[in-house]
Amino acid sequence: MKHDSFNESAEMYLKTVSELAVNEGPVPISALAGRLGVSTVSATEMVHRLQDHGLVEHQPYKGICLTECGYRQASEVIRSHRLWERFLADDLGLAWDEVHSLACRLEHATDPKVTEALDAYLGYPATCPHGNPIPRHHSTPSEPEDCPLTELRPGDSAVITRVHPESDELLEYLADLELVTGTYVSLFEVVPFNGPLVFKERERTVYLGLEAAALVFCKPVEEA
Amino acid sequence: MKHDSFNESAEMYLKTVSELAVNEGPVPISALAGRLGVSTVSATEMVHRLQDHGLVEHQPYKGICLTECGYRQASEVIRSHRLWERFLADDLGLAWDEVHSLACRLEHATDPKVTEALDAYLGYPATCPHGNPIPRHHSTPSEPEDCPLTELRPGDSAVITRVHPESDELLEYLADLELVTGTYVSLFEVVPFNGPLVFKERERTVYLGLEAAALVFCKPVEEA
DNA sequence: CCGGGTTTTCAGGTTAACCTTATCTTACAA
DNA sequence: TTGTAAGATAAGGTTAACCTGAAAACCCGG
Ligand SMILES: [Mn+2]
Ligand SMILES: [Mn+2]
Ligand SMILES: [Mn+2]
Ligand SMILES: [Mn+2]
Repeated sequence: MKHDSFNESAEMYLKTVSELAVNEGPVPISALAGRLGVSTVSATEMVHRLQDHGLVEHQPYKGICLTECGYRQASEVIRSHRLWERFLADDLGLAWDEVHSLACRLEHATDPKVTEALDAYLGYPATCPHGNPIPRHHSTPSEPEDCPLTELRPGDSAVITRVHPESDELLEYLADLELVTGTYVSLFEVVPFNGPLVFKERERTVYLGLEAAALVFCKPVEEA
Repeated sequence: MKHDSFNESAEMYLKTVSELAVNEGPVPISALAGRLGVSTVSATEMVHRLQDHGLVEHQPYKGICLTECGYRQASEVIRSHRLWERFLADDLGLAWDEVHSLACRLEHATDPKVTEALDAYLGYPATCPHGNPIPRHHSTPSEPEDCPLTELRPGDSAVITRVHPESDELLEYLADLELVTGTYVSLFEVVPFNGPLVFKERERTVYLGLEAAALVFCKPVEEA
């Protein structure tokens, strides 16, 4: 049973499966391939390799699930990723929408010893700068109680809590719109026929497409 | 002219050439291969690839030198390596003899932006925890004015300043003997026929083989 | 119950890094 | 000067990740 710390590629597959699996149920290989930017054939090959190593289970025409062991490895990578994001943003002062891709390289080069020490150094933060929880051993990952922006009704107000799943383009786009975690927004209207959500916020009007809004989570705020 | 930040393997070759080149003159491929733990044939292949990219120049039967461009890339990797070492040791509290190999993975996953920010965060330290200078743009790397332990004479006293080149086994060994940077030593005798150096230090007698001693540098201290 | 679209598999190909074994070349020391 | 060890090249092989193009298997809505 060699469970060697795996290489970058395999780690990205595991991490991605874990991220896509939050919407419950097995992840189709095509979704994996899409997110990783490889062909479905390549993804299939890799998934089979991972299956041979007991990290993943593939039910043809259904999708893939992480095994216990695969889940542990994915969590370790995600943990390291989010801790690095915190460090890069909070301590090194790098930009909110840059730290994701910077951490995505570091996460594969990080020994567990470093992860542990970093966690302590940062004071055991609860979330990454984009609001996603930092996995810890012994702690069951409690489901966050926020909802996507798309569930708001016109007139509702909310604070942005989380972006998931994270991607460079999305984070960059949100940063441009100044819709980062902690931002207070109130929904003005939803343009019909799958149009964007329109937010009004002190003098400012922001249009956010449905696709993006579905990935941004918030916690409603009582009206004053 | 694609000068893409290179992959781990190429970076290690460049870094190693740079390290072995301090003893002036072109580095034989066999030395490279030895340090990197690959066959000379593999090293030759890689050196040719690097030459095609204009990073290295190979004069058959003489050795290889870095080009201007190769030197710059090597320095960038070394810079990142030594800054990470400082962070891991000083801030995260990891052990003196562990940080080298931990940093050897991080160094290839570090964007220049991160390196710069890290340098500032650490307050622009001059050296890594093992005494080697941290390269900076604009600063010509001044030759350190220390000498190897092997140049001491019995009766001499000195402070350990530097270990070069660094390797896991050597650092671990030195840590065991408590011969780390900053340690005060005085040479008692040199055992003939290439025998070890014998140091006496408050109640403690330490034997250090010639091969190791040649890689440990010190600054002599005036006798009181 | 069947056909079209999704999903998977098959076949064949590429590239970077490695490897071994074997055959040159060259430098230099006796 | 010449023999030999060190260094370089040649030849052939492996593995992980990728790719394309095409065939086969499946699932589900009409
Ligand atoms: Mn990554
Ligand atoms: Mn994040
Ligand atoms: Mn390295
Ligand atoms: Mn060091």
